[in-house]
Amino acid sequence: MAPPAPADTEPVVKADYAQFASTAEFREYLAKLPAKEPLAIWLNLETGERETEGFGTRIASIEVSSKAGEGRAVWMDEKGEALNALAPLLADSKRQKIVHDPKLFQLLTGRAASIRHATQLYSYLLRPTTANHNFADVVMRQFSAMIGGGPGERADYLQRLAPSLEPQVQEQDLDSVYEKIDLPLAPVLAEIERTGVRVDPKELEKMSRSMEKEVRRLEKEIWKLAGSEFNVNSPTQLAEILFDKLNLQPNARRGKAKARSTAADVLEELSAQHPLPAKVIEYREIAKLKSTYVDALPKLIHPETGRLHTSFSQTGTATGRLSSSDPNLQNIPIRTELGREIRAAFVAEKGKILLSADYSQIELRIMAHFSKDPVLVEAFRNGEDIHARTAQEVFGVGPMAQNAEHRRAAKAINFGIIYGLSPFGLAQQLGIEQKEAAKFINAYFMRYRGVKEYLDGILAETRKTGVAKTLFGRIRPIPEINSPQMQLRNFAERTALNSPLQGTAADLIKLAMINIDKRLAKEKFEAKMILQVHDELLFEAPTRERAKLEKLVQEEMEGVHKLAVPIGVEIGAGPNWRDLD
DNA sequence: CTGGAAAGCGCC
DNA sequence: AAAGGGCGCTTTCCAG
Repeated sequence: MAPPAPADTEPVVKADYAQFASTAEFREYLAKLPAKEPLAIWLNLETGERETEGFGTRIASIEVSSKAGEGRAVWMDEKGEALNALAPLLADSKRQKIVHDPKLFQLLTGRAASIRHATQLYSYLLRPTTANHNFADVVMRQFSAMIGGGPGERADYLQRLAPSLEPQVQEQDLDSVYEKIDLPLAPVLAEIERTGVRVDPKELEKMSRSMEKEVRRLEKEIWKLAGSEFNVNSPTQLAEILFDKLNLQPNARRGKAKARSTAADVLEELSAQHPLPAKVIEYREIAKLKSTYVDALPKLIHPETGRLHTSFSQTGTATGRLSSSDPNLQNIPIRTELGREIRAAFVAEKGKILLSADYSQIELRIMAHFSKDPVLVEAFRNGEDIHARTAQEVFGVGPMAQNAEHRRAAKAINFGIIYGLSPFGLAQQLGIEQKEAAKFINAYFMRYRGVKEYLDGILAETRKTGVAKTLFGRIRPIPEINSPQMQLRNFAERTALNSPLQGTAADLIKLAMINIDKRLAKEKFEAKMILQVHDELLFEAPTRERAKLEKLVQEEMEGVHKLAVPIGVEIGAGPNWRDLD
């Protein structure tokens, strides 16, 4: 449905300010708008008239340009009284709201529910592998035009963008993902960002001091072992010490460029030859956690809310996952003991608890659903330990006869299957010969024939269509799948195998978030969703709501979509969010 | 002083 | 020759 071109006569100017109790409130709202970005435009479907909502910081007015490139800002009356004289709003049924960034719109106005076209999401769904979906970049790609700073011009392009992108979205059968998943998710994300997460800065400051001492101590030890002082944080300087001064020899021959790598797995090998590498591993763990979390997070606590407010990007990944930044709260430590101490500094308000809910083995379950592999499906239907089952299938050892090594290897194989494994990768992971790894992979595919057939089918399909697809139809273009360059092609093949799994998991948890958010509101919970970490949701709830919330979350996460296998959800509350696998 | 690349590593 | 998918942040190092 293409709206008429902007009229070239003097436009009708209207403001949608019905939401505001007073002019003062409206002006306060306008003051928070990002400079020069037309926040939204309303399109009158009958007349083609356009109303624009929200421009720059000082603009207290609503304006519509006459022609593309000739926009003009109209300033509000100093007292704000002019607004009261504006025409009443049109009925919503006769208008469509167009925005670029729906999450931003929700953050500023609280009214994303009225959005029909979100051009940023259109752009992302069509080209999820493109890094930027800024307004200017999207306009550039779509119209080969460089936008200036004028608000009217920007509004014009916003108006042109929607009817240009929407048919493409329909053409690619992405309209359902847009309507059912990505658009309704935007206000949910905005609310999570706005709520924030509480951390205890005192605890982190305490840790910082003790970690500082520890880092200094290790640094001195390292210098002593090296026989000279150098910057331990510099891989170049460290490589000189290790490979030139101490003459240590890495086992595995790496690629030319990586010949002098000082990465953790290399240091691990080298620690058999000299005590220094192990000290560097220890040093790095503490230094990393200190600089990235312990010292950085307190600085980002919002002065008014006292909480950390991350920013979620809904258009930043190739697979459909979210990403988190400023700070990234999707990579809070948990693996090591020190890491868990950091995580323990994330706390609930007094009288409340943190509750986390995880999808367990979600990608393997999706694999079971897609492949209908009898063994995999049976294992999940019986609620078996999936790594133990794989160990049994691949190594032929029953659960009782298995040792930790069997399960560890099986787990690596299962992960490898999801990531598109190679004998080399598995061999490196397990520290075994490539031939041995190849045998394991062969054995796996002998037992999981359905998985093998599914993966082969995906490759064939992707070669034909050039895109990977999730259960719900989200796509990821993978043109390199037919590249003559083996390296590019191999990479593309792994991507083609992984993307439907990772992307479907992302779709499922997004749907669950939308449904949970709806119910929390409808059933008047005080509990809030405060974080998403790919396959995990975190809530903060009054202690008394715990049981009800657990039930609700479990229901919605498990029932989000019918798969060939049950969807497992693990729920827990505690100081560390949750326990490790 | 700023920006970007590279190395390294935190998470799922 | 490279060799498991997806991210963001910190540090070093170097160019402008």
